[in-house]
Amino acid sequence: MLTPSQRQLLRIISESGPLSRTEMAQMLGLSKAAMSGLARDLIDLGMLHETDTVYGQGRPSVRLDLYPECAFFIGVSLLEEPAPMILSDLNGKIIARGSIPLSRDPAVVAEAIAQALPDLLDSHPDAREKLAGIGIALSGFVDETQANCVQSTLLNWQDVPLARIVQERCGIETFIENDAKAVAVSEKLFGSARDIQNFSVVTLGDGIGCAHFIDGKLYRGNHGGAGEIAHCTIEPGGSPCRCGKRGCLDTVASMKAVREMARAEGFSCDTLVELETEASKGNAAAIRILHRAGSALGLAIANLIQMNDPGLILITHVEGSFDGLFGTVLKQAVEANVLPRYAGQTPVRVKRVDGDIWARGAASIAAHKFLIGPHTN
Amino acid sequence: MLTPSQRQLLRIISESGPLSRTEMAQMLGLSKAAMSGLARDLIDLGMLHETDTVYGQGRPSVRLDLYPECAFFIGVSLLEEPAPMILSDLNGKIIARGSIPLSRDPAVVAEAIAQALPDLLDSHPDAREKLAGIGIALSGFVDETQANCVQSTLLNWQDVPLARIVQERCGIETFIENDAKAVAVSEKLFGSARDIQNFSVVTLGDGIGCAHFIDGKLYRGNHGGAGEIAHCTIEPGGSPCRCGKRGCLDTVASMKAVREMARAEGFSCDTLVELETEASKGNAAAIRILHRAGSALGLAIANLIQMNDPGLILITHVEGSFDGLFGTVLKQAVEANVLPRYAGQTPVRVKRVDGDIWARGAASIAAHKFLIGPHTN
DNA sequence: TTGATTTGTTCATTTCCTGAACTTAGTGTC
DNA sequence: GACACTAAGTTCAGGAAATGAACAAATCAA
Repeated sequence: MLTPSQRQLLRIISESGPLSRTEMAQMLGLSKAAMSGLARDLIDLGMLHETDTVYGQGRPSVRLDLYPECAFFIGVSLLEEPAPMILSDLNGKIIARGSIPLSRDPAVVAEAIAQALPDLLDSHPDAREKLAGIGIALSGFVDETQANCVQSTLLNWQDVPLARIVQERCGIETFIENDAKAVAVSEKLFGSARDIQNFSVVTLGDGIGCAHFIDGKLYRGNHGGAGEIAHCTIEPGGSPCRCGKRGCLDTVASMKAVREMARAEGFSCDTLVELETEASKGNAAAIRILHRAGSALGLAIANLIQMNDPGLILITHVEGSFDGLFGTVLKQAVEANVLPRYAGQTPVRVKRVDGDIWARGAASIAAHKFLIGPHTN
Repeated sequence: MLTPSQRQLLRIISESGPLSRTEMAQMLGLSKAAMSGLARDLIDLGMLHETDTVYGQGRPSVRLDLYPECAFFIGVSLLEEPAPMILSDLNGKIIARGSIPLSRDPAVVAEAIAQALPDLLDSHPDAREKLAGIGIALSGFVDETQANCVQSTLLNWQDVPLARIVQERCGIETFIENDAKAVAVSEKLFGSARDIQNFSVVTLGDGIGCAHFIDGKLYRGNHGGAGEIAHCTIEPGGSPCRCGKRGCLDTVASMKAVREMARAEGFSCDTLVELETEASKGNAAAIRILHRAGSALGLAIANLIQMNDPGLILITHVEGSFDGLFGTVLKQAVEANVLPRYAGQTPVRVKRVDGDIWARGAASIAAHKFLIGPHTN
């Protein structure tokens, strides 16, 4: 078992990349003496290794990096059928892929994970021995212990202690998390927000998800509901939403909503790209739909910037490009609706992601727990 | 100087009220042995004292409470002319009041504070000896060290190192903070949000301020701008705001905006109460104004709930009552615009405050620093 | 009165970190 | 190339803050 200091050390390397002992000592507020011992222990444990040497004045410094294969994690995404299941290392590199049939019975899910586990673990000689945890991403609300699903419409769950069930079946420490929050953690650990303490992720797909990192920690909210941007009212008195109210961001800017609006206008297109093509040809209806969606999402993001002043907004999407009307309007709407003094101060980054995003996010939940230790969050 | 553990102990008592040593040991994750020593030291230092005895099975537990007069704090509000300046104890009780002339010259402010200091300190025999810090609240943006005012329109400041200037003149540790954030800290330390880890404060007055506590800590945002709810776009394409954009919450729901709208409609009334009276008589224009303001603020708060899922929204106001149309519409708008599943889950509390609010908030900044220690936030 | 129960203290021990001195491995200069 | 200079990293004695176990203290329950 690792000590808190050892975990801290692993975490800052994970955040900042290779560092010399002296740099780490300064960052953690420890003496060089303490760092010397910590580093030695972690090198002996096979978790750190010396990389390059940096020459300056005085004795050169030797930078230490994580040994990415010092721990392995399983990630399962319960968002699709079949449910993707991956094996990843501490860098978020996907070592192996698999899948399990989706089920609404938690025991069946646990059994399926247990069944699929050996195959995945066989793909790396150390994986079995160094498996450190299982993470599961799902659509819905998760409690603060990250063990129980409080509510999931998609899975029709209410207070399901999924983590415990899987853990008992597989014998591996297991945590669950909301889909968007898992993606945020994966961006913090593996992605482009590694060294950013305050940022928000917006996942744009059939639905719209959002999650916040605050002071370097995932902020889950008082009921685990932080980031439910999809049901912010963005068009007061607008179209009815499946949630029961009207004018939710979800009803205008989700890819599902865009598709439905497109169909209602007689388009047969299934993707954003097709609609963008129509818009670029000058089709007024296509332009209207994209404009409406882009400005709605832009306004929501601007409000998020005003309220939380994050250091980065990261929009992930699976659909085609963001170079068209939708992306342009979105960015314009963000700029137009933040305090002019702040306009352009908050980077809004768009990242195209592949189908692994949710499973990788799930694995990152386990990796995060590995780096920060138990009984923390 | 206090150790981190001692500060932690003071903080949990400040949050939860009197606690027994065993309870505190559990809350802090320490052994009874460690707690025994900590408590003894703090009692010897005159910061803690034993209060009542709680009888149950086994040996009764003796609860420990803060000795509120173990530390004193100065709070200055640079929001009014003259600027109120108070002396408070660790419970937020105001021991003495004074004021200084407001100036845009930081050196003049520092000099005025230094001049007014002796009089305030004379009002309590221990105050001089136990003065632990000066807090200053101002309208504007403050950097993360809480020493520099990055920008203040009201004071016409840009990058003014006010805390250092005052500290050098007075010889007392000094911190500055944005007005709404100071109020949030004061509600966390002294007020009704003591034991709540995640909450947001909305200060309703001539302007609208807002600040968030997240995971028991004030969240300042990446540029110190978290909580700038006043310039969320709430009426797209609405009235122009002095910030340069349109439809900001500030242009519809601030008391200043309400007054201006009332004047534009030919009302001569100066306060919310008068407009409420008109509305209760059935005056359509008054009703329209109040409805518009209440629903705008309600929508903004609902969006805040959706985005951050706080455990409490605390609205502070100086104006008359919230029982009229404005308050009713506000609460309805909140309920109508949060996810129906969550409606009513987030308590929205309204608190009438007096003119001491800003100065007390300022003092709480110093008290907060005292409780959490230097080089932390 | 006796036992059960829980609070709080004492003390030897452990853990983790620090400060100071030292070793190591380079650069820059004459 | 010898020399000082600089900075990284190690070693080691010592110290602060915690722990665990045993114990003392104060009450309730039978």
